[in-house]
Amino acid sequence: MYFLDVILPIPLKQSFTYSVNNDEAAFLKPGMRVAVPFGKAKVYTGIVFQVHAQQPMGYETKSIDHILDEEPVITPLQLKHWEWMAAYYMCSLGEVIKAALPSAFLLESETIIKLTARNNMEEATLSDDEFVLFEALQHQSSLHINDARSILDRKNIVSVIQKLLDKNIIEIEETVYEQYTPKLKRYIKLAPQFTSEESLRELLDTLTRAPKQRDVLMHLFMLNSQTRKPISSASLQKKSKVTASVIKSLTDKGILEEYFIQHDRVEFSGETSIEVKSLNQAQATALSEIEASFQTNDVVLLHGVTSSGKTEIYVRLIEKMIASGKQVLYMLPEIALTTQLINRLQKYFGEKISVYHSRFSVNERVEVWKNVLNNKAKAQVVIGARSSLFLPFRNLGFIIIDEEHEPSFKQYSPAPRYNARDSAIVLANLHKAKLLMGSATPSLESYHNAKSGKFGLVTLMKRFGNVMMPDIELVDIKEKTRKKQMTGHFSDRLLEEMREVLKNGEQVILFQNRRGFSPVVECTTCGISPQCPNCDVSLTYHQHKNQLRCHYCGYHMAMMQSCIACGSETLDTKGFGTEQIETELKTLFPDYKVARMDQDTTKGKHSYAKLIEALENEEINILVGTQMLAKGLDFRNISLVGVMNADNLLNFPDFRAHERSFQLLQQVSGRAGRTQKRGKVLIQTYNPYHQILKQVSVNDYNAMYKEQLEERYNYKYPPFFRTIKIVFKDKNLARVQNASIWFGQALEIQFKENILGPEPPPIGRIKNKFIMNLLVKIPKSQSLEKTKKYIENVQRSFNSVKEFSSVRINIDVDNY
DNA sequence: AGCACGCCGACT
DNA sequence: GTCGGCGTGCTC
Repeated sequence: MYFLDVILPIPLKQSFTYSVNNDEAAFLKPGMRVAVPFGKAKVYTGIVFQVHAQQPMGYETKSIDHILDEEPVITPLQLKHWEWMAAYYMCSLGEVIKAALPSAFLLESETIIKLTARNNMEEATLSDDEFVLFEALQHQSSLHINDARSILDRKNIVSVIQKLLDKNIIEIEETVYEQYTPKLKRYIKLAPQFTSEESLRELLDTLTRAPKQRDVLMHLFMLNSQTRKPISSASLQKKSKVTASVIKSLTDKGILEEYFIQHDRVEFSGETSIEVKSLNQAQATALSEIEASFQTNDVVLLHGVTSSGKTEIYVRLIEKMIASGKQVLYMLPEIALTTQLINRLQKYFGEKISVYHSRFSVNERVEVWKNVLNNKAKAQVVIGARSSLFLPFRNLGFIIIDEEHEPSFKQYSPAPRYNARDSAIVLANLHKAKLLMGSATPSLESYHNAKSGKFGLVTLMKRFGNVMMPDIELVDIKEKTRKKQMTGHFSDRLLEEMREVLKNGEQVILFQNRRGFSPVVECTTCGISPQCPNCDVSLTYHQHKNQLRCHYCGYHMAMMQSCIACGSETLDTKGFGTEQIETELKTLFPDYKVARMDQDTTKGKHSYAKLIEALENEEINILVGTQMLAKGLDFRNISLVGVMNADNLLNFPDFRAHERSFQLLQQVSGRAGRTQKRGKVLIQTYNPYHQILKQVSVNDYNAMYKEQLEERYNYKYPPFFRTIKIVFKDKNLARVQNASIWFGQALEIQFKENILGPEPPPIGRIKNKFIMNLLVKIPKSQSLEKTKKYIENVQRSFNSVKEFSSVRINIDVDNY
């Protein structure tokens, strides 16, 4: 008798032990998937953690359902890395596994309903719903539980099913489906008895009355003589210009035979260009500095200004690495926003590149996973968003983290709340691989690490082709408003520059930060603006649907005609989002094509790429957008960038707000002037004397770094202190307050003044749950491990307080 | 996290 | 009187 510890993809910190027989015990290896019964009826997919002979005490073990893999789908190194993540980010290994594995790997059983064999029931004894289900089962041999739901058109069908079970009319079955189906492509060949010339001629003669079929055969011979590759049904059909039915009748007659070959869904079909841009002097120097730095450092930070050509340097490093047969991981923030870069890399590396991100279908992800696991050539370089960190690398030699400073590398919800940049360092370490971070505006943490010698540091301060840094001008809109020089949200300066640029046939980008600046409806009579019923936020106005919406819970309602509170019709939209800017632009510049780029306009799968293409083809003169603009857009013809309002960025209540503002403004500015001509950037602000804006305008990263670092030191924030944020949620306000105070006091006993709060976040209620935050600050001298242990202990006693049992707690380590 | 079991309000 | 709401506790 053997026992098997299984990790289930649930937020419980323990593993579960099942019994297995000798054969199974010999076959099972850590990292394989098994289907196991869990709870009353369900079957879950679990990961084999270890096989042992130690009988657990206190409960009866169940035996496993079946084994799902021939070989482990997870490597031992991955398990090690994930255990580190679970420990570091204070979550369960199961949660890491849930985030890590493509969902097609983790199947839950589904309930299938069937009629019992012998049916000697009386129909009269059935209720309406029971009868409807019974009747449906007369036509179909089995029903999925969801089918039953839609047939009865109600959510809760358990009671109906229970009754039918009691009456012995139906039985239920729990089945696990393998979701991944390989994509098979149909190929055609001539049946073997016709391969001799003689039989062939005979065959053609018999087909005189079927010209289409003759045609198909002729084309098949032609294709066969041209190439030795298999001939796909689709290509044959296309070549001979017939419908599928013609080919089908030929196969039905036994003249043709079809066969299938498995294909990957994601195939690179474009062309590769052999020529790689040669590096300029500055790039070449940076490259050799990086290589030198890797001699002594495992992690190197490349600080290279916007459009200094960091990508070409990456390409060189990747080339060397794959030449030595190692795998490379290239991580990017928000992959969907970087189609341009992916296209470029595909040009260089062609079929050696796989892309991995959340917009891929489950099947596509499984394919990339398997290719990486089997160390296939086509997955030697993986480009991906943060989740690509979980892939089963065997032989990882090099990791690149591009745009290292991007907050989207940190996952907030759901757990694991991991930082992909930091977790990648650990991953590189496990593989003994090198890691390169790149950014034009490094995060303070990384830059500090580099400056203090923990990372290597290489700087690249020249833009490619010696393009000058853009000329940045601050426009005081407070003064402009006073002098009545504003038209809507546009200052006369901005309009002036825009006219000039557009007249020259060049393009303009306008940046409007969305955060906290969406248009709100307000009654000018009573000052009341409609609130979300579930969250503590004002509803935002969406012009195109004439709707009011909540960004947090999705609540929406039709725009009202008159004020709900006082009934007057003096409703006005306040604040401004990209949509409003777009509207203003259409009146200000009726002759130019205006487009908008934000979450609304880039929802569709290809909408982002379409916008980029339109911009590239200069079908768009003015593009208005949110943060998205700051990332990876690379165009020759944009000579003016306007920032509509810099203040809402700066005033964001977060200790990283200033750093973020600098980064965003710098990145947005970088979109201007990528040709010989110097680009122009106008930043509109109420506060042109703000330090950050001054630093942006003279492009002084170091001044920003120094000043911010000092503030971080004074106020005890990273990189000098680590932080752990504990979030409490409950639908009862008093309860969540009491709970967070209780927790805070328990922590204060140990950590004294390094506990901040509890305090409600800027938005105190979301989806009808009240929220409180507690922040634990951890000095460098304090053991992180012990701190976490202490927090876990407090949490354990907290959980045993009955009053707080409904309060949900999230722990966010190194919160962003 | 699911999901079942168990106790109280709005309907046939 | 039931149906069905969601609060509480368990899962090898």
